Order: sequence, then C-alpha cells, then structure tokens
Amino acid sequence: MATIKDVARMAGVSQSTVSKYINGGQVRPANLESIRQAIAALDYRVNPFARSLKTQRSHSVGILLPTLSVPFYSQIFTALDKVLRERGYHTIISCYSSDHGLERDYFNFLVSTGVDGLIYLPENLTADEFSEIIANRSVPVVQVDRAIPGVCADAVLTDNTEASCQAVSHLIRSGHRRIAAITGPGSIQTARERIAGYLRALEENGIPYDDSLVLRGELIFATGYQGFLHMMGLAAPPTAIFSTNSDITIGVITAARERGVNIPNDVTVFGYDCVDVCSMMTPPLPVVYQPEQEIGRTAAQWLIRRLEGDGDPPRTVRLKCSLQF
Amino acid sequence: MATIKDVARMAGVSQSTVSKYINGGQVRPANLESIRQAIAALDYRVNPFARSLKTQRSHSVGILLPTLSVPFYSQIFTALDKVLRERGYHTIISCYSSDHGLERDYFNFLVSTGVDGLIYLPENLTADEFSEIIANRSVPVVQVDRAIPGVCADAVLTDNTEASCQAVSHLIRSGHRRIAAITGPGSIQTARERIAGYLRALEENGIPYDDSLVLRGELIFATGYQGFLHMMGLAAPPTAIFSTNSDITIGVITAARERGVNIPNDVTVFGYDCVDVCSMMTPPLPVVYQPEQEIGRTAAQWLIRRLEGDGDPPRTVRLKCSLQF
DNA sequence: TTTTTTACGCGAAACGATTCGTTTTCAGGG
DNA sequence: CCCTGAAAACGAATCGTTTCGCGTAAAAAA
Repeated sequence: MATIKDVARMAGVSQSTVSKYINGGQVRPANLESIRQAIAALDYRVNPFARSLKTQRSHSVGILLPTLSVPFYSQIFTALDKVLRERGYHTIISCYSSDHGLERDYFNFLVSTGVDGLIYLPENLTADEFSEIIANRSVPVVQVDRAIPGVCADAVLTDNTEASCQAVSHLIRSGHRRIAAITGPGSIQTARERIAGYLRALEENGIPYDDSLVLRGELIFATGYQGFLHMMGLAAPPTAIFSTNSDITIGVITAARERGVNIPNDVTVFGYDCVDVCSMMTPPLPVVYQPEQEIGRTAAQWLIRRLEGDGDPPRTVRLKCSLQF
Repeated sequence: MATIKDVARMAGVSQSTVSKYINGGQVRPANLESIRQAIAALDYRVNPFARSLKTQRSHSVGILLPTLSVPFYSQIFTALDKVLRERGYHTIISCYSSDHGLERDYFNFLVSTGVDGLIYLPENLTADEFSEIIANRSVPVVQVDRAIPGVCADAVLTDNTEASCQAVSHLIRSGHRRIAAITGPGSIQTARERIAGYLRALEENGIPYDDSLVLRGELIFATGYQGFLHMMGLAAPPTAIFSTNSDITIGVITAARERGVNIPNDVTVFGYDCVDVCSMMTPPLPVVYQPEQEIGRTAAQWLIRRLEGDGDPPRTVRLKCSLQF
C-alpha cells in the first residue's frame, strides 16, 4: 500500500503539500498536477487510521438500539442513516436485544470504538451507568424514543400519552366500554406513557379502571398472542383491545384468526406502528402512526449540530403522532 | 485523556509491559497489580485509532445492502450482527437504497473506511466496478442473497428457482391454470431466478406461457398495488398471483382489499418472505419462507474464516427455502 | 552456591497521516 | 534590477499504540 510519503517522493514535493492537496488546500497548479498523477499511479488512498489518530475523529457515529427486526426501529434507522451519510458520517450499529447486560456492554464498546457521537434508544440503563461510561469523554449523545430519567442529553421523543389517549378515546366514542390494553414492561418509558394515556382516556370518559384489562409483557409476538387468549378467557372479555406495539399486534391478530374471532366484528383492535401492514387488513386496522422519518431526521440533525460544537443545554422534543383509520 | 505512557509512568513499568498486559500477555503479579491500579486511577482506555494504525485492523466489518426497511434484509442483518459481535467485530452499515451510483460510492467509502471485511448484498454493480474498487486491497467479501456474475468471492444464496417452482406447482395442483407473477427488475439475479422457477413449473405441467401474466417492477409496494390492478383489468385475469417480494405482496393485498376482491376466494396469492405477517391474514397467506437466520449466520461465519486467514478458493452455497401454508 | 533455563521487562523504532513554524517562491512596484 | 509581501512548500515533530531484539531477574536444576 502506497503512503503519503511515496506520493510525495514521486510527485517531487513534501508530504505536507500532498496532505494539503488531499484536504482541499491551495496548491500550485504544477504541483497539483503531479500530485494527482502520483496518486493515480500509485493508487494511493488515505489511511483512515493514521488520519484518525492525528485528528481524533473517526467520522463515525454509533447507533445503539434494541433491534432492527422491528420495523419502527429500522425505519428510524433508515432516516437517520440517510442524513448522517449525506454529511459524511458512517454509522456503527449495535443491537442489544433488549438485554440489560448487553445494553451496558455495547454502550461501552461503542464509546471505546472511537465514535464521534452516539444515537441511543435506551431501555434499561440507569443514569448512573450512563454517566460512568460517558465519564469525562466528550461524546455527544442523542436519546431517541425514550429518555433515561436524570441523564443530561438531548432527547427526541413522541407524545405517547397524548396519542394513546386519542386512540382509546376513539374506541370509547365508537361505543366501547370494556377496553383492554396490552403493553410493554413497566421499565420501559414508552410503555408507561402509553398506559398513562389509556388511563386518562378512561378517566375523561368516566369509565372505571379494571385492572384485569391491562396486561404488561415483553414487546414480542408471544405477548400479543397469549394476551389475546387471556383476555378472551375472562369472565367479562373486552370488546376492544389497544395494542401498543407492532409485534404485539401481530400476535393478537394471529391468535384471533386461529380462534376464528372476527376483527373488528367480535373484537376491535387498535394498533401501534406498522401502518402499511395494518392497512392491508380487511378492513384496515386503526393504528397510531409514529413519524419515524421525522424522528430519525431530527435525531441525526441534532447530533450533527453537537458534533459541530454546539454547546447549548440539552433539549427535548415531543413529536406528534397521528391516528390512521 | 490518559495514554499508555501515563499508565506506564504511574505503574513504574515500561510502555511495552503495559501493552502486554492490555493484550493479555504474561506479566509479573506485582506489575499486574500496579498496572491495574494505574489504569483504574487514570481511567485509561486504549486509543482505538493508534491501535488500528499499528495493527492495520479495525475489528469492524462493513455491511452493504439496499435497505434495512425490508424485513428480509433486517432479519439477515440481525443474525449477522449477533455472530460478528460475539467474535468482537462491530458492524458498519450502509444502505444504498437500490441506487446504482450510491451502491458504488458506498462500496468505495466502506472499503476506504478501513473495514476488515465486507458483507455485501449486491444489486447493480458490475464485476468490473467491483474489481476496480477492491483492486489489490485485501478486503475479503462475502456476497449475500445475490452474486455478481464474474466476481470471485464467497456467496451465500438461496434456491430461488427451486422454491419458486414449488410454489407455482402448488398453485397448479390446487387447480390454477392462469397464474400471474409479479417480480423485480430483470437486472436483479433473484428476480430472474424466481421467474425461471415460475416458468419451469408451468412447463413441467404443460401450461403455456402467457407473457401478459408476468410483470416486472421495482421491489416496492407500488409495484404490487399497480400490478394487481393491472392484472384484474386484463380480459382474462389470472386466478392466482405469485408475488415474489414482501413489499409487492403488501401492495397486492392492499389493492385487493380496496377493490373488495376476496383473497383467496376470488384470487389466490402466494407470497415470499415475511412469514409472521402473512400468517396473521385470514386465512393465512401461503408463502415462501427464506431462512434469514441461517443466511446471516453463514455469511458471518464465512467472513470470519476469511478474516482469520483462510485462503481457500471462493465458495457458493444455496440454502433451501420452504413453503409455509 | 553456581549454572542453566525460562520468563519478563526495557527502550526504541515503526505505523501514516496532520500541523506548525519557518523558509522559499514569485509577482508587481519603485 | 532589487525589494517586498503574500502565497505556498518544506521539514520535523507529533498523535498513541504495538513490536522486536536484547538484556536481566527470577526460578529450576545441579
């Protein structure tokens, strides 16, 4: 592999001149030409490691999230990646599979990998663990979808409570009084907020809260599948189910189909995410749409501003979701 | 930021001893302890850039694919990533959005980023472009799902032709004689192979080929949506549709729902990928299942072997798909 | 103890870029 | 024809590791 030294020798100039040329500085036309030729002849390419050692920048950002198998996350990633790449950054992904140990390890790993910044969709990390890893390293972090309480970093969130309240209110307006909710574990912020919205809708409409109608579990197919069976087995089963996650929704629908329960005639289901899949159902499933594109774009833009040296105090935004039916 | 030099000074040993300690070499117990303490006291962490400069290894592998918004790809990625991470590699993703220019650029970019190896799901790159970028760089590449003709690199593929033939044969056995196929552009290897399987099934069953029943388009929702409307508008519409991609399938189903066409009573649809979504339909959509987990795992394992110095000639494997209904 | 073997520690030289302070080059004006 | 000042080139130092050959201290054998 040719080095900058080889190029300099062949072009008959100094290393620093070649470096200047590479990085877009002013170079005398004659030198410019001979450097260009030398680079072509030697098939020279900048060694990224040497450059990063000198500049202490890698032009890479880490993305830490539970998984990319869930469309909501992969959509956010797609939007993120586009913006970052246009600005010359590449993305290093880590999926921690909703495992607390992995979440901590990968966070650590990512930071020590030399990323310039981090986009982080947290789940179980505590503020203490967070600070310990970040320590005095100057790695800006933008939190996405969820924010760790007590952590001092930007956060791009959605209005879970409001959206959930609207969804449940819509069910109530349609005449439902026994509405079940199947949601994620209480340790996850979005799950808590969505249940809060559910409760608010009940309260605003004077419907008493029935503990047996709220189910918490992992954000996976099985939770929806089992949850549906459980609900249908109740003495007084619900007439509607508010499913707060796409995998859960798929589980619910599958269980209903297998039992011959017609949706929405026998039970109404209100979903969350995965609009295109829900809209292919007959009839289309009503669903809370989260603006994945906007979430991703915003997070990327905020991180880029930090990378460019913006030292303002951390900000938080709540993006609006909308109901589709 | 503390450097190895600071640690050495504080621990009262030489840099090389510290380096040895860090990299798991034998160190005298007394030194071991003082180095450990110095590292803790200084909160020292290895500078990844300096290390990579010296070793010319980044412990990162690039993943180049069309997009992560399609579940088939994101599932493969998830499997890949798991294996790679267990072996201490992190993954740098690039999505080229099915754009030929981007595909070339990102390929180039990824290679010059200093990845140790590359996992590549190609679409439009030619063998010449490939060789020019790889040049004499020693970056092992494993191709996934598709292989560029003439490129000398490992490839992990599926048996598209066979699976498609089986799917279409199944439709024929169910009594269908007019079977449409909606598929990707002819430039994509998997699309060609799936059509080959379709043709073989027709031929084996003595059904004449009708050109108007085969539609090629981008691998997106709109292709399925428009394709369905087009097919239903024919003088002699098909009684079954073989949809060779998940986005296309979603488009087909959505169009059918909007037109009030019942699936499978009015038209039968056979899908590809996205088993969990298809199985929540009423009744479940028959579908070709591709072993995403196995594809991802295999590709990762093959790449790791290359990274460990395996210099055997390139290999190709065709993993078996299965029909689910 | 002395000798032989083994194990570790040491110091300095890379790795390949960028950067900084200094020197050279080259127009244009006097 | 020389002088001047800005523009560009130069050379050396630097970033923080790993590595390599050699030397010395500890452990084992005599």
